[in-house]
Amino acid sequence: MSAAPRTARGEKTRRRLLEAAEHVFAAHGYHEASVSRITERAGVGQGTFYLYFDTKLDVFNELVEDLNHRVRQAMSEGSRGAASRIEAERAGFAAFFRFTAEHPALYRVVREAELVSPDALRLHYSRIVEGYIDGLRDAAEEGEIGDIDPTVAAWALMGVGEMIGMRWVLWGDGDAAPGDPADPTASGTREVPQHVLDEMMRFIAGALGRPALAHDPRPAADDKEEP
Amino acid sequence: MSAAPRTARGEKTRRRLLEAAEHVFAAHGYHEASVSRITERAGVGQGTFYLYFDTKLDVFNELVEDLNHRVRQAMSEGSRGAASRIEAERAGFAAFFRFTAEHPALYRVVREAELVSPDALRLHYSRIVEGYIDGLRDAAEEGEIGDIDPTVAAWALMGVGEMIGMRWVLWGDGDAAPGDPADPTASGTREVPQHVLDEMMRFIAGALGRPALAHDPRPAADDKEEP
Amino acid sequence: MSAAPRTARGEKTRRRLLEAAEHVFAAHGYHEASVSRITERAGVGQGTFYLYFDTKLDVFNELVEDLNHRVRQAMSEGSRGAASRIEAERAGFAAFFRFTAEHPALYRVVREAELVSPDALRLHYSRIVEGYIDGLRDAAEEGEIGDIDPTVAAWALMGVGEMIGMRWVLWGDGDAAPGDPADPTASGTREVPQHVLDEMMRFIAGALGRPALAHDPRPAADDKEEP
Amino acid sequence: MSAAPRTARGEKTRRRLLEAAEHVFAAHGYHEASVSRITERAGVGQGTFYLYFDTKLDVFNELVEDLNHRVRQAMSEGSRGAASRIEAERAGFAAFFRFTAEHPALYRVVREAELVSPDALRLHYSRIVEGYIDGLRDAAEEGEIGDIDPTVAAWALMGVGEMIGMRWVLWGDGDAAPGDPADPTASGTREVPQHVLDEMMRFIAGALGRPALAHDPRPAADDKEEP
DNA sequence: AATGAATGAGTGTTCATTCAT
DNA sequence: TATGAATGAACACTCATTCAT
Repeated sequence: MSAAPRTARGEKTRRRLLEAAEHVFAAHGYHEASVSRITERAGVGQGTFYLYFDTKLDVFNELVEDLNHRVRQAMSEGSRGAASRIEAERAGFAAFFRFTAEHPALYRVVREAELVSPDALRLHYSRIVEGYIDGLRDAAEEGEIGDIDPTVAAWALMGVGEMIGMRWVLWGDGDAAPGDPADPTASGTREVPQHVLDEMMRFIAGALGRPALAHDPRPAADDKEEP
Repeated sequence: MSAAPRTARGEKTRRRLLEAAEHVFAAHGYHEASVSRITERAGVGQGTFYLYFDTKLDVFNELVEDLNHRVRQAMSEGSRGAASRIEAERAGFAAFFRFTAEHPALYRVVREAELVSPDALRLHYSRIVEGYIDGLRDAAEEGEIGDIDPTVAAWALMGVGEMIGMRWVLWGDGDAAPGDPADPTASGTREVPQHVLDEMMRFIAGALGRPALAHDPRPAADDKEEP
Repeated sequence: MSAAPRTARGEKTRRRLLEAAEHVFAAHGYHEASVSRITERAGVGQGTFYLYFDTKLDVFNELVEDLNHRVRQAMSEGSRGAASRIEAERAGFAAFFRFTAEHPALYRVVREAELVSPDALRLHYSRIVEGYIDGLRDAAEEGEIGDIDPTVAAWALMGVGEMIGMRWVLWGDGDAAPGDPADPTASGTREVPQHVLDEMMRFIAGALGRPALAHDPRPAADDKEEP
Repeated sequence: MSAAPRTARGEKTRRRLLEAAEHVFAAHGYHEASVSRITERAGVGQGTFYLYFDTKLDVFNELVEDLNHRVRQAMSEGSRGAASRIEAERAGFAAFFRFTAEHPALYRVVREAELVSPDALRLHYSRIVEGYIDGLRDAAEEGEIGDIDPTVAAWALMGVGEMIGMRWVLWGDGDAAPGDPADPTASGTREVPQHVLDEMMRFIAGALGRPALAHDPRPAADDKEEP
């Protein structure tokens, strides 16, 4: 029943609704976000919503899709022109954290997607992972990184990014006591502290790198960790 | 208004409610889980629920808490007696995946917690991380792993575990097309494939270990470990 | 989700809802009858409705069923002990008209059923017809009426009753100009004028046979209406 | 606010809307038929509807009116030139059933009219009845039928036609189990079986008088009218 | 301790109608 | 003449919670 807007005015209204939806979903999550809150924030009547979206789930899915495009673009732009895979990784993560800080919706919306629209969630992660996999494979072929399975590595990397992002971007520095209201609409202020980023990159570099050196259970004599 | 059970019969009822809640939350998520579904499954009247819990959120929080205890116990039991930190890590992750497979509630409940009860979520992750941190610090002191910041590493590790768990335990092997119903109540059948576990451990070992050795792609002259 | 009442109190509430529903459906028709109007009239909260009925359609169907039982009972009681089939017919119709006058819901609800719940409608008519058919077959075997096909005759008879009832019971005597509000909740006042009933019975008697006695336009000299 | 079309183009649009409305009302009934569905089917914009009709009820009324003209025309054409009143009756009914089969809208729309626009309904039936009454009166004067009250007889006849039509035209032959989807848009295929029509005519002939001629299975000796 | 009845605010969604273009 | 955008009141239905028994 909904349709694509046919006029410039309609186009604008639709965009307003989408923006309002991002904000409201980010602030309240899917379930607490009511269509009426969205339309109110967009400054349109309730019925107008259904001119452009079939259901509430519809906007949600479109939003996930949209955010997915935007993070991926932010990440690939951030890492474009990096000298090495590791540097690309660092730049990509930095871009991801920046994006997260500016769009906390990413976290909230995506995490809730698991229960609301599982397909959307899988698609979201899978797309990001795919980009990773290609990059890792190339890097492996050029001997830049070890011979780790790129699929497993890609998912692991995403886990690292997500968790670090949650811990330091969303929660802020550890000082904020649990129980802190932490207005979820506030955005753009938190940053991953430099040293966390550094440590994370060392973690990742170690994980991806030249594993013969790192892992060989029977290394040179001075290297006694494993039997 | 709710009170701790004063009789053995009450204790039993309470336990039944908690079990029912775990099942219902796991299957439907917080919002779709209605108190009436919980009481129905527990085989008690609807009013009985409020004899033992103040609100729906209450059970949820208790459930998160409970699951937290149980995973942590499973993990520490799993890794007890491991010969090295890395082996402990592997055993811990294996235990975590096993637990996840048997209690998909963990994932669903915890992920939804972010929006429903943020404090519960923070507490959950923080507790797990704390255990990691101690272990990592010890291992670092004994030279068993590199000198990476244990806090950052711990969060990163948790991210890895969570994502790999989601990808291979919850989703099953990649064959299941998105859109697949994937009955969320089904449990206990999925396992992380051996080779994924292996690769993940190589990833982690590299990340934690001797990073000076592991990272430099073009080792300086004084850096001779490479064959 | 709805359930049968388990206590006397619940039973009473359910009955109140059903009565309110009959009234509201009769007055406004299915679509204009809102659940809230029903609950309001029943003097209960909106949610209470759903304790006893799954959907609005549900009460509607139950109402049709209920009315069906009641008309049929009224009709068979009315015609019990009639001396002949024709007399039984007359008594049955009279009972039907009386019932209709007292329960205008019958008409409105049943007629609307066609679009709202076609099965309910068919069942309603079919049940009444079945009763007719048996009676007609018996009467035919005893030579009381002609050899007309009882099924066709039964449907035709129902049509006659329905239309006469609509014209003279629901609309009142022809004086009421169209456009007259004719409060549909008013009930119990209209009656089919005696002479209309008489004419209708002559119509039916003729239709059913032995018509030589009943209708012959050139009857015996002493025999001016019926024997 | 609406106006009669002033141009040929407007005339055409109006007609298109009316046709669309008939189809949509027939298929869905008044309440489920939305203006947007009508305009969509007519291939015009939603606003265009209000150029030609003031309200949704407006088209509905016009449609009832229109159908009324058409059935009556069909019936009088069908019965034109019939040799006797009874034959005229038969031809008229046959035409009515044919029309109904081809325009199921008649039934649905008219029956729903009772609640939606009672005046329209009364007018519809009254007009048909009027035609009957005149015919019956003439026939009575010429001794062709009995001396039954033509008004009562006319309403009764209409009831017969409507019910038989509903039972055999709309529902099809009795085989179709209730619950059968019975696509309401399907049209033009059902016919009243020959023997039902025959029996119905015997019913009517008996009802209207001279039934001795028409019905008596063992005709008296003096009773020779039958061909 | 246990329960089923009751509630009412809240939700997503529909649709006849208006209006600027 | 024609349109698509916009509206907001209205609806069926859900559910956490309270309470009398």
